[in-house]
Amino acid sequence: MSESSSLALVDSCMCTNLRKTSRLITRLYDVRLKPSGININQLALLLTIDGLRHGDAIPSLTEVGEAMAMDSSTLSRNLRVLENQGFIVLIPDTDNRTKKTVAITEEGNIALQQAFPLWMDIQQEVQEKMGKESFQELIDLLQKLETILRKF
Amino acid sequence: MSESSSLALVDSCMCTNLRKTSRLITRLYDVRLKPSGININQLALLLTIDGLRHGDAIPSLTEVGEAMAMDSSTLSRNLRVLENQGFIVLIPDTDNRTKKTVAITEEGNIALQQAFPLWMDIQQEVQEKMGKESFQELIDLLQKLETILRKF
DNA sequence: TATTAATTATTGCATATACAAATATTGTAC
DNA sequence: GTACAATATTTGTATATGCAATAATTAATA
Repeated sequence: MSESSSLALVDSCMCTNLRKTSRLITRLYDVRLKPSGININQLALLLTIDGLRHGDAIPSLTEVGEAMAMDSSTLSRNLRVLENQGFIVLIPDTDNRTKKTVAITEEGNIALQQAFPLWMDIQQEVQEKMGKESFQELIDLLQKLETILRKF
Repeated sequence: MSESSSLALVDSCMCTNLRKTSRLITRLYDVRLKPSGININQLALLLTIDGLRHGDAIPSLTEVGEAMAMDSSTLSRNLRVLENQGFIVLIPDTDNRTKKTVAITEEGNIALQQAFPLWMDIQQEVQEKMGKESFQELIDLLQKLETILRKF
């Protein structure tokens, strides 16, 4: 492996580019969300749990994991953090005792309300610096790739 | 927060999209690289260390961390894994005793050689499924965002 | 119905990530 | 030349990630 080409190779790696950009943007979002008491991963989980409700029905862990494309073991531990913070409660499914459902507490909703305007500000700022078209194009391409990867 | 809009919000989050796609693609690359004995993070580190060489001069930890946009504490622990596997050696800088440099061992080069064709195959496969233009467009947009995020 | 297979969640283990703080050294200013 | 600031790396603590294995329950099948 000649030294000069190695950087070009890693520079063309889709996975490495995604991981690198992911590290950088996570730091930004987490710093900006700090006053809310939750980080971007926790905000995404709370929004997903909230969004998967249907009337009275609250989502199962499997549904949340599927929506987040998150391994069940990872989800299990991430939810424990939110549970310890008092932002969610895990409720055994009465119909199927192997299943659990998850609900957001009042404190969880408060945290969500506090995080939301901060999240909006970051999104707006990133969108402005990238340009509206590039921002949307990137979102679209990420979701296109996501769809492909889910089929592997 | 109305339940129906929450999913739309999280779906539009740049950070969440990046983290999600990053999780998915990392699983794919790691599975495919498994026969080589290293994962995609370790491959990227080895390629970066290799690519930052200049003749006899091997890179410092700071240079590697900067190139990977990786926190020094994260880098420290990631390199320890590679060191324990015998793929790199950390060498104190003779000029400045606070600095360390890093070199790839013979075993590290062998692992790199074994990983490389596997990496090529995955890249090719993802490129084909996305389409060549979309693949390159995504890389370009990720690097554009990376540049912006480094300036924050 | 009893046995087996599939589903669901958790735990063990290892790696990845980063902020804060500690440590050691180098550079600077007085 | 000493005191102070800046640089470089590591460690403490906490969260994130996922594979493999486990445990518990439910579904399927013989």
